Amino acid sequence: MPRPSRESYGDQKPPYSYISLTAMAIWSSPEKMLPLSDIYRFITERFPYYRRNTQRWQNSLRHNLSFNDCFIKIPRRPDRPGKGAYWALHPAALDMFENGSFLRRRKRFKLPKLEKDALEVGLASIQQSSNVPSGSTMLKSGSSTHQGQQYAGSSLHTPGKSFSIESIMHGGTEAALQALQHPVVPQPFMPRTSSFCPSTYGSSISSPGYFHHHPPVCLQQQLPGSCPGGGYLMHPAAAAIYAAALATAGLLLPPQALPGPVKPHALLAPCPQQFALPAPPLTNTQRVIELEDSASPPPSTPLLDVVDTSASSSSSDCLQLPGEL
DNA sequence: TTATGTTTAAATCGAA
DNA sequence: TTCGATTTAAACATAA
Repeated sequence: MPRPSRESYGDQKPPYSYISLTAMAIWSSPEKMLPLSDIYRFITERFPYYRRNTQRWQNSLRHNLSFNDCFIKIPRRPDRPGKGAYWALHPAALDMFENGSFLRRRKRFKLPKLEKDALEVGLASIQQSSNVPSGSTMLKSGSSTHQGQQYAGSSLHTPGKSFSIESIMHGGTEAALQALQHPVVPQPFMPRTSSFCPSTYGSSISSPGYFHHHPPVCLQQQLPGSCPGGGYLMHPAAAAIYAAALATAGLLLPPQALPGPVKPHALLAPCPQQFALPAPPLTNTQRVIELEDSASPPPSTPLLDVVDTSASSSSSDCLQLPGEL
């Protein structure tokens, strides 16, 4: 029996929790983050049930955003004014939906207090950097864009505060945070393995391969000049988490570990389980691309680059993770 | 003024 | 029956 599409719930209440609905909205957006008003819009456009009693469910939704650790508030960039912040999903929170289905939530996503506090520090450091007057930013002219989309968070590159590996290596937490005030992580620091500990993101974020398995949190971008070998433009949420990880655990991946896979840091606890990001369903075009690419070595390009965002914004099917419908 | 965000509390529901 | 997740309501603060 074919299950009804999302739109066909009509006036009936959809079987999704507010957390699921919000995650859906965020996940469907090209930038993987949305302001509150756009989350409202997403839900009301797709689910007629939520076109009434708006005050009630919107209050509940706001409660969920604040209450649940799986949602991260990303401060607006000065050149993108507006009311309220952007909301993103914690990368590790993708794991909370069983089989990638928004219908089933495996467990509540809760960060340990220490890591929650650290994340606040990370976000605060980003917010601090985004308060720099826009006239003094180097990336203002759009070099921090991806597919024409600019980040609301922290794509500022302040003159005089350019990234220095030395400052991270020798400057301690303070310098690490300072360095992370802009979200560009030099390639030598980009982790590369396939293991991930959901319970200890501070460690897992430093695991090699993390960003390959969490494509929405990292958008590839070659950097000119100051970062030899290029670097990655991180999603603001990822940047905050990265800063938090550095701040709490002091986990830094030494550049001399390159080339080749980065060795696990001595402080890393053994991963109790493997984590793999549920892959979104492919469009036909993407399947062709994947087939064509299968003969070549594994790409380092984040998955987001092949996500058909135009389709995801127009079709509810594209929001589904494997296992749904 | 209104939208947004935080927090607390209570009710409901389903799984263990 | 208990426990945890979710929903709902409400009060309050803050920012645009």
